Parts: sequence; structure tokens; C-alpha cells
Amino acid sequence: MTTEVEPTAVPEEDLLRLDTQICFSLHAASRAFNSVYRVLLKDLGLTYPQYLVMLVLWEHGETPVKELGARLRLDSGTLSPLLKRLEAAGFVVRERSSRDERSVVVRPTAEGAALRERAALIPPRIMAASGCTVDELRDLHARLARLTASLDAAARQGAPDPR
Amino acid sequence: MTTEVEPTAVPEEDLLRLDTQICFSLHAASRAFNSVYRVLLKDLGLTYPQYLVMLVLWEHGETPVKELGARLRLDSGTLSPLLKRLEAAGFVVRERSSRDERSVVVRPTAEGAALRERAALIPPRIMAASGCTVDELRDLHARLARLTASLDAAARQGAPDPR
DNA sequence: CCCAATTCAATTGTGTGCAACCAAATGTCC
DNA sequence: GGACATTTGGTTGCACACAATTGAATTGGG
Repeated sequence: MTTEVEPTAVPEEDLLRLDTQICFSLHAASRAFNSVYRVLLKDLGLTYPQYLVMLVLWEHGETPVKELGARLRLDSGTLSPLLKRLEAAGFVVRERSSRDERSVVVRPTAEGAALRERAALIPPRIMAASGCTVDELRDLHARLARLTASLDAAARQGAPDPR
Repeated sequence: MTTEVEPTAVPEEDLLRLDTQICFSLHAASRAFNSVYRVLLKDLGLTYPQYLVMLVLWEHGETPVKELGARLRLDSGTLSPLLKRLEAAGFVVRERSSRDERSVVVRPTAEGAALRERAALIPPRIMAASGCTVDELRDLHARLARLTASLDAAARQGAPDPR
């Protein structure tokens, strides 16, 4: 039918199964992490994606929505309601930039900034829960970053999908 | 990178940053995979979680909802609407077990079973998009499985009523 | 046999994640 | 100056993911 690919000496059945398990294990690991975070972040009143936003703000200070989206790879459809919830919780404020009225700048409030100290207690627990050494995690991070870069590139190329 | 602040003992700052990047990279990789799958599965009319369900059905035939949840680590709150959509699409049928009226058995239809052949074209593309060798993926899978097991164990121990 | 605990799926509510569309502000060309 | 495309954030609709609750069916104890 379509283009014939010439993979290695691995039978297609195995490829399908291996591939399945890879993607599934990634999916599962992500949810397992999320689950552990959920418990630890509950005290702070944050979800994991909200925690990611706060990490950016703690490190860089006020940040435009555009840049938050670029750093976290999230679009406005995800960020807008998320930021509204963070603002409703009193952790951030949103203001339109005076220089460019299209841009909205997100800034941590005093309460949001204060959260940082309590959040600092979380990483050691996550490390412990992961049962990995620092080196293992560092290596895993590098692999995942490369994998994501490849997938992103493939998605950008393969997306226009001629049919 | 190269943000060496304190050459002394492993500072909490570094732990926080490393930890952040690990979890974030996992999160990002999972979404990147999902994005590639979204494009490839669009032709089949499946989402990635629906594809996971079909994989189980293709391999094991009719399966109770309970077992689907166990295999995919999803609860009824996620599976019920998902299976309803699969049924509405004509890929599966759901029937209450005659022996235990509480249990619902999910079975692929002829149309759902036929989908398997078209789905077999996907894994090679995913492999290519990942830019990884089989060995790399195998190793990654093993690491992620161990990581998930650790996280699950930690969640089960730390979750119930911390008081 | 009856009642209580348990099991199993469905439902409800909240929070992402993303595609598609929209409106306002800005930039660019004539 | 005016028509145009582009940038930027917001909104809507759909689909997970999960906690908590509900309700029906089964099981076990008396």
C-alpha cells in the first residue's frame, strides 16, 4: 500500500509490542510521578502543572504568558484557565504589558513567592520515591530530552500529512 | 546548565532543579509521544488511550473492564466514558457478564478487529520518529518500568492518611 | 434466610491538554 | 491614511485522569 520500510531484523510483531510497552511505560511513569506529586503538592494547594508554572516564576520572576508557554510547551488553551486558577488562589497576578497591549505578564504575589520555601521540601521526597540515584536521574533526563527533541522534529515534519 | 552556585554539599537548589527537569522531561516526552500518536491514529479514529485499550483487546480478546483497568492502570472514571466512545464508534461492544451481573465485558467487533492491520503500520513510524535504536528503547523501557514501580510503591506507602 | 460488608461499574466534579476559532493590538505595505 | 497579515491571549469543545460518591450485584456471617 504505502511506502515499504526496511527495519532491522526484528519481526513486526515484536516491534509493535516493544513500541507499545515503551510508550505505555512512559505514559505510566508520567502518571505515577504525577500521582506522587499530587500528594505532596496538596498541602500547597497546587497541581503539578501549576507547580511547573511557579517554578518558572520563582526562578525568573515575572514572565509573559508567551514565554511560559514556550518554556513549558503549553499553549494558551491550557495556560489561560490554569493561570486564572493560580490568580484566584492568590499566588500570581496577571497584567497586560503597557508596552505591548497584546502581551500579559504573570507575576508571583508575596504569597506565591512565600510558597517557594515550602516547595523546597518536595524534591528530596521525590528523589527518595523514585528510588534512583542522582546520576541515574541525570542520565534519564538526557535520554528523555533527546527523545522529545526527535519526536518534536518528527511531528513538525510529519504533521502536514498529505492524504 | 553549568549553574554551579555552591561547590559544597549537594545544595537543595540543585536537587530542586534536577528533580524539576527530570519530571518535566518525562511530562514533556509523554506529551510529545502523544502528539505523534495523535497524527498517526487520526486515520483510525482512535486516541492514544483508546489505542491502548484496543491493543489489549487485540491481544487478549474479550476483557472485563476490571482487567482493562488493571492492565492500563486506569479507573472506571476514565474507562467508562472512553469505552462508551469506542462503542459509539463501533469498535467494541460491552455486555454485562451473565455469571456476575456486576461485571462488564468488553469485546472487539469485527470492525474493531479489522483495525488491527491498519494499526500495525504505526509502530515502525513511531520508532523512526523516536530516533532511537531498539536497544535504546528497550533500555529506556526497563528504566521507566523500575521508576514507575518505585513511585507506585512510594505512593501506596505515603498516601494513606498522613497523620 | 436475612443483613452487612464487599465488589464492580457508572456518575459527578475538577483540572489539565490540545485543536479550532476569535478579537484586539501591532506591524507592513501601498 | 488605509488595507492587510501577524502576533498574542482568550474561549469553546472534546478527551483524558483521578477523587469521591452512588447504586446494583454478590458474598459471608449469623
